[in-house]
Amino acid sequence: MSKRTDTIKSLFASPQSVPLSADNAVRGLPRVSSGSVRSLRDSFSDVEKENEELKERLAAGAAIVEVDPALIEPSPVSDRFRDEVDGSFEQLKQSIAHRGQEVPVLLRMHPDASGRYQSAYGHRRVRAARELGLKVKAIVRPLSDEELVVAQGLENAPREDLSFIERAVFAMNIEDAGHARTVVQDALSIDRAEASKLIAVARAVPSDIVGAIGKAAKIGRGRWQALADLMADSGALKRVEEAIAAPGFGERDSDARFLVAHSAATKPSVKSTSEPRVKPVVAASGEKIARAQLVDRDLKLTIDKKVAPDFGQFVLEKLPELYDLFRSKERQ
Amino acid sequence: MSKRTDTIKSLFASPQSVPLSADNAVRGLPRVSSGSVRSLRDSFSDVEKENEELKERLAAGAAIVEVDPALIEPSPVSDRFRDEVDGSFEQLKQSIAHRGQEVPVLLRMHPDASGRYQSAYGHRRVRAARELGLKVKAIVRPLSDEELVVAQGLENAPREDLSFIERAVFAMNIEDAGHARTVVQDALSIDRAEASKLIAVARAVPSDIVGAIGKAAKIGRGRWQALADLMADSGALKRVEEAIAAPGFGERDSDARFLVAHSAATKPSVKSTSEPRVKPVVAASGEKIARAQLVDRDLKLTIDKKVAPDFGQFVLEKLPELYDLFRSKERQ
DNA sequence: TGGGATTGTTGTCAGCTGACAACAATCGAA
DNA sequence: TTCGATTGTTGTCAGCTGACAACAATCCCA
Repeated sequence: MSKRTDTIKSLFASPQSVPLSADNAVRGLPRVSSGSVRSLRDSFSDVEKENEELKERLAAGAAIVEVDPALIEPSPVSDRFRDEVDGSFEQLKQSIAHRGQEVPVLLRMHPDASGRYQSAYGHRRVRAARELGLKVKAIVRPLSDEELVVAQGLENAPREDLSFIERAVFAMNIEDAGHARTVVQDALSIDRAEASKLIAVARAVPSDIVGAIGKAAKIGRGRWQALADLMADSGALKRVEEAIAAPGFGERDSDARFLVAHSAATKPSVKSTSEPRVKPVVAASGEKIARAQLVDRDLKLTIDKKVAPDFGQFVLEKLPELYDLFRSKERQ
Repeated sequence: MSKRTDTIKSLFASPQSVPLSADNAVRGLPRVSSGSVRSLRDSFSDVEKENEELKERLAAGAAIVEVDPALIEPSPVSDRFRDEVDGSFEQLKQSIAHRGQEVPVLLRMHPDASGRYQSAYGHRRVRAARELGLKVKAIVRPLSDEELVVAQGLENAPREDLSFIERAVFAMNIEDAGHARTVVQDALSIDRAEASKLIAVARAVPSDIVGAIGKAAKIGRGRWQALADLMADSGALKRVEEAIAAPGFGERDSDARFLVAHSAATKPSVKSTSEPRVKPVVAASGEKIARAQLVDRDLKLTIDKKVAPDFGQFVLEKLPELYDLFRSKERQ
């Protein structure tokens, strides 16, 4: 079970539930006290005892309420770049219009405005309901600022299949809202190394560039870090700003927009990428002995199956001599 | 937007919704006719027209019904190895007991048994509701056999975060239930190459071994294929059956159980794995020139930054001579 | 019967992310 | 002021899966 799944279950499980392992415990949320583990049998019989009384409560339908969407404000931490009215939002509205709202949203009472609510997650459904003139089905829970952000992250990140850059912006927004780095880690189910990398990218790439590129679902940490590093060069930054302002930029899909931006950021390279990446290595006799890839400083050899397997070891042992020969040729 | 997300939205959107691109269309499900695309404006105004009449229907709460769980049978295609009563199922029951059922299940009328239902997804919640003596909240849709299986796959695979082997068994079960290979592809949002690999593994590894190992969340295609290949050897198969029957096997976590099974399948290797994977390469002068990894037939060199970058090219060019030297030493 | 199209199988690779290690920076207590 | 603990940063790697190519097998039609 992944960390994310553990913490989602923990968030929704009652305090009497079987606790997760200690390193999965989510701080600040209702949970069994640290280190104390109740036996499965005990909690099972607890459940049996509570069943009868809860049946009546459920018969009263107490869990889900209907709320006027005009009373609901979004989470104080945004987890999308901007509110988009796009095809998927229109589809959501139509689905709700035809089928009703099948999944309730999570709300808390607004901390400052009496009689109003804030949403932890599901705010697109809130907006859709408001535009359709419908009440929204909601679960209302007492949540602290941290609990709200963690719930938002735990629910939205898997459901929305957030990309690297969306998670990065969300992480930065959580920190800019005043939360500790550990809240970022909990909300996104990540370790401190990954939190550091996400926030660094979000801070290094200007938000107008991020917004213009968009979700970029297939672009991961490495390539965003490369783009972020390039932002330190003012010439590169200028070229990217020009590229995103060019006509036609917005018409490409998001991954392609990233590639355009990245390409604009890098100076044209003399290196030919049409050169075959994997080349055969042939002996003087014409026998194929290996396949080789040479990229920057990395040389990778795959010795042919017909060749004695310790040829690789042999090459390895010969490297010092080869290096001396190489150096002597350099000196000539 | 991933294929999976597109097809989930398509499944739930009304036929009037904005259609997905043609290559995302899900066969056999309600959808806009092939190739005909309605303008966004047209469908938007259609929605406005329907809003008033739908408001009243929603006020009557028509979308979600409550059903006696005793009337509901599981999907004809199983997507879990076995019905497990484990900690997570107890947590689910407690969550429903305390909070109510927040996400409805999807049902169809049973094709053969009048007055009864089959579940496309959510059957764990059905079982939990039955054990708690509660009715279950459900959406009831007319679904063909294929539509049911596709809906089940599209909903359960992301929600349950199914591992490679769980997806493999589900794929095999779909095919064994008589469905075409393309239904497998649609249900799991995969291409025919991946479908072939999943089903091959599920057929090659005996189901008792798969069941004993379990979900194995971190074990992917490559390692399952390696284990599957080993199952052709009757000695290996026997050792694995012994390993899974041994005391203590069931107490490890699922990934560890896989490793034990895989280890039992392979003959003990003289190769030492404690040998450092990455070794420095040092010149006769003592200068560090590269880092090297030698695994089976693959040799990878990372030339040190202080060394002239074309040393890699130099080594590449010297390989034919090295091979001749190597062969001449073999002959002595 | 032959050939083209379709489907199934196998191999390979790129880029992804989880995970961890090592080092740097910061903080707080003694 | 120093030192240990904690937190942040950076690098690296293993194994994953999506994607595609190439070839094999099957099917169907002329």
